[in-house]
Order: sequence, then C-alpha cells, then structure tokens
Amino acid sequence: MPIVTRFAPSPTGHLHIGGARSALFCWAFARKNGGRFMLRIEDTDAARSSLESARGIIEDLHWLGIVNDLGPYIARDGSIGQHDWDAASGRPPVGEFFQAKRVPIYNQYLEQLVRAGRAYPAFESNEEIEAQRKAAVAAKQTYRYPRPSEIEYGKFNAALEARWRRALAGERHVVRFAAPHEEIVVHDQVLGDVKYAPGEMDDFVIRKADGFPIYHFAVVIDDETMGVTHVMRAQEHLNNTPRHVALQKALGFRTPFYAHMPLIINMDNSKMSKRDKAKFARKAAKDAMAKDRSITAATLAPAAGIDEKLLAQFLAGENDSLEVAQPLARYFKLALPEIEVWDFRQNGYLPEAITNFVALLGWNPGLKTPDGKDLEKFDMKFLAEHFGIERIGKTSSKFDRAKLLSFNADAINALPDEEFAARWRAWCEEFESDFAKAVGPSEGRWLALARAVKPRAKTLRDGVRASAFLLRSDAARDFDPAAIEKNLKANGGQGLGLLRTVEERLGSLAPAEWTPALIHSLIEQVGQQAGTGMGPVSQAIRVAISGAAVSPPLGESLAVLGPVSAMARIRTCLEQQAV
RNA sequence: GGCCCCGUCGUCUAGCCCGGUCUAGGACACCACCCUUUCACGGUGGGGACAUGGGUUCGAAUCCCAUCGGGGUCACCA
Repeated sequence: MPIVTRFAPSPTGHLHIGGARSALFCWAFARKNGGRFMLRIEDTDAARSSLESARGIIEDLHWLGIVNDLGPYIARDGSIGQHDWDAASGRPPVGEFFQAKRVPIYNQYLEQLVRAGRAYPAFESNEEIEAQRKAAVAAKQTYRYPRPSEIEYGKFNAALEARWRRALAGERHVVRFAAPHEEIVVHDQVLGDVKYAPGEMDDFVIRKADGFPIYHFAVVIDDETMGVTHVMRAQEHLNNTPRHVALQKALGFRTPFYAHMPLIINMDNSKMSKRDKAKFARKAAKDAMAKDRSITAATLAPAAGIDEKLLAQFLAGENDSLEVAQPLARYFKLALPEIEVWDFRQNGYLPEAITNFVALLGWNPGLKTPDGKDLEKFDMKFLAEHFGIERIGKTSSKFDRAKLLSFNADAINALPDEEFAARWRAWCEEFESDFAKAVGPSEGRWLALARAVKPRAKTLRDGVRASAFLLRSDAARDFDPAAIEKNLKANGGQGLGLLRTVEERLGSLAPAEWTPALIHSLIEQVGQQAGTGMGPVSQAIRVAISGAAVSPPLGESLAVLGPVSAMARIRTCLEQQAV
C-alpha cells in the first residue's frame, strides 16, 4: 500500500502559519517515502466555509512550493480541478475532495452504524443540551451526554428502530455515536502510546441537524476511503484521536499511523490565532486613548475611516473584525502581527525562508555543517530527502519573528542579483504598485536599484523603504535638520564646501561616465584632495539627494537617480543652505 | 475543574532512547570590539540553560518517582 499523507484544512480564511507547517511535514513525509500527498477540503461547516477561502489556501500552499499529488488544484484558467487516483494505482477514484460534496457517502456509513446499534438519532435541542452542560459545569462536574436507557450498545432494537423511523420521517435530530466503554490506546509516532480510560468518551454527535457530518466522522471515513496511511497534524488534535480510533473500530476500518506535532505558539505562550490581529489593534487603540484623553471612539472612527458602531463593538471586544483592525493599524502606523501565510507574503517574506524556518519549529535534521555547527539552512529538496517522523519533537515552539526575519534576510542575500531583481520587481508590482510605477519599466534600472538594496534588505519591503529617496521630488527642501547640522554645517560648513566641489566635478561628467564605479571614484578623489577622506563627502551628498543621513551606497544611488535629478537635488540643497 | 501532552540559554534547538567523551554545542536576539562613505553585511569576543526535590548509580541533562510550571482539549467548529 502506498504511503498517503493528507492536509485537510477547513476553508474559513487564509492558510495559518501552523497549517503551513502541518502541510509541509505531510508533504515532506510523502516525498521522502515515495508516497502521495493529498489535499482535502473540510467544508462541512456550511456557515463558515467558502470557496474563496479554499482557493486562497490552495494558492498559499502553491506559493510555498507545497504541491499536492491528490485533491484540488487551481488550473491555468482559474477553475478548480482535482487530481485523483488513476487506474494504474489500483485504487478506486475518490471523486470528491470537498467534504460537503461527500454527504451521501457519510450517510451510507452512518446508516451502517445505526443498524449495528452503534449510532442513534437523538432529539434534544441544542438549547436543552447546552442547559444541561451549564448545570454540570456549575456543579463542577464533567458533562457527558447520558446515553438513553433504551439504547442497547450494539443492538438495533425496537427503540432504536423507532428513533430511526422518526429521523427518516424528517423530525429534527442529530445522530450520536454509541461510544465503547473500553480503554482506548492511541499509538502515536511522536508521543508514544497515549491511553484513555474507559468511560472518558461520551456519545458524541456524528451528524448535525443540518445533515452534515461532524468533523470526527467525516475524517475517519475519508481517511479510510481515500487511502490515507499517515495522519500528521497538530497536537491540538490529540484528544480527538480516541474518538477516531473508536469510530474506525466500529466501522471495521484500519487505523492509520498517527503523528501529532507540537504546537506553534506566540512568544507570550498564547495560541497563535487569527484573532491576535484584532487583539493587537485593540490594544494599540486603547493605549492611544489612555495616553491622550481627547481620542475617543467617536473621534477615532472618522479619523481612521471606520464605522463608529463597529469600532465601539470592536473596542469592547464584541467583535474581532479585520474591517476594523486593519484601518486601525494603518491609522496608528503599526503593522498587524503576521499569522497567515498571506500576511508574510504581503510583507515581503520569501517562501523559501518561511518553509525553512517553519520546518525547524518542532523538527530538526540533526545534522552538522562541515564546520561543526547545527545544520539549519536547507531547501525543500533537502526536506524531501531528509524528513522523518523520528526527529519531530514533543515540545511546543514559540514563533520567534526575529529569527524568521534573519532567515529571510539570508534567503534574500543568497539570491543572485538578477533573480532578486526579478522577484523583487514582481513583488513590488503586486504590493507596492506606486513604487513600481516610479521605478518604471527599465529592467536595467530595476537591476541597479536591486543591487544597491539587496545586501541590506531583510524583507522585500525593506528594499522599497531603502529606495524611498527615489520618489523624492528634486525640488524638495524638507531635509532632516539633524542631518543638515551634522553633515553640512558642522566644522564651519565643511560639508557644504565639499558639496559645492562635488557639484562642479559631477557636472563635468559625460553622460556615459555616469556609472556607479566612476561616481564612486570621483567621490573618493574629492575626499582625498580635500584631505577629509570620503566620509564627509559622502554624507554631504547623501543628505542632498535623500534628505537624510541614511541611503543605499552613493554610486548606485546616483546612477539610478540619473544626472538630471541628482544634480537638481544637489543644487536645491545648496540653494536652501545658502539662504 | 476532568482528561491528555510537555518542561536544556530570552527564543529555536543539539545532546536524552544506548548514563561517563557535557567545565552542555549551534543558531536567532542582546552586549563589546574590529571592518566601514551612512545604514546594513561580515569578522572576533562576551553574558546566558539542563524547572525543583528526592531516589537508582562509582558517576545523571540523560533512568525512576514526586512536586511545581506551561500548554492542549472538553461544541449540532474543524
């Protein structure tokens, strides 16, 4: 039997970074063992699932380089296609990888369970159950649904048949699994044997009143019928596993291998969730309001362009809407924490940095580099060749953004200039279109800028920030006062004098001589002749062309700017300072 | 609260299974110095951990137990 792993997200938003790691490990395990990696969409929550989310998740995975052998993919024309088992595999085709389309299959197994006396319709309303649960909690008891006395475990008796008829007649009901009263052992490949005592499990719901299966039921049937051999998922699912094992036994299915991976959590030990964005924005707003009493929901809403009522609810913690969090963050000029793959992509992270970093959260190749250090930089190919369950750890890992950033910077710098330029440009066109337009269509210009920016960019967005001087008007006079003071006026106006010399010398360069190398040596010469070295010369020019004391190296900067702009800026600066 | 999992530098981890080679190694972050046209990069060095307490043993980060701590989960969500 071929090894089959699966990643089975529910399409309720973008791909979570933790989900990305699950998918990555499943993918790598399949690759390493010559198996197949399957994608399945768990959209049985009709209210929260959407096709757009499913599409987004598939795209996120694709962007990361995690490509599935089985299940949905997005075709060139944008439609969703499905890879299925072919005749040569000897397996029946799956047909549908979206659970919502598999309801008849679930119902068929459900009936089998009912007729075996291992499942039964229950007619209590959600409210009734909820009330019982609350009462139990109030009495400090663990709530377990009490199996009706007329239900006989493993027998399709008259009472069960009567219930089944009521259900078939259309009476509103759920179907519950008659859980076994026996110890259940989960043989986990990471954690070892995990035992659950008899009676821990109650008769949980396996089909909702709306006719959709509950997660546990759909998963078990799908894993069996789709040929899944290895279930690798986050540890938050560990306590679900005995249910799955019990269901498999009741249905006569095999039990796949399980491997539960450690959780990825925030630096403050909290769970990394989409809601963190709302929490972050709420805190920012509240901090601002505490600092400045004149800021209230009423003043903030129009200023940030948010509906006042929505904002008030948001601040009260009654909703976690991104419609509020995003404009709030923009207004306070803060970046929301990145939680989903899309966030990282938008903020200029490279997929290879993300997969590399995330692979190290809870897994480690256990290899050394030639100079004896832990090997931790690797690519997808390496993962596909070296990944194994044995080296998955048991302890949850905190998501250290600083280290990711460092990985990203390294990944950027490992790129050849040309490739970086092309990828940076494509990213800018997608996420920084104003900047992309300002740079223009010239490939040479992009490459020159990219060369200047690459060594100091930790993200693609950093490259834009570093190039911001390009967008400055040649006539702009808003020079950073501190920079003016230090680099132009100090030492009796030394910088200004040097800048005048530079202006003359630069002005005499022929257009063909306007290259990074020649500009650089010109600056060097001026510095030498003035006896100051090139430092003060450089800083004076930097202030003149960028308005600040920080910019990419000058040769490249001036070259990209071009003689007309560069000279104009120097003159502007000189004029302003002469006044 | 019940059940379940986990516990090596601030963080990710190597080492643990097969006790001695561990005065516990690496990476990120931090600090200092060097390099340097700014900012970065880079280089060198530094501080920094076996949760605690008991065992077992000649010897424990490594094996056992307890305590403490952290997390997960207890839905007609997945």
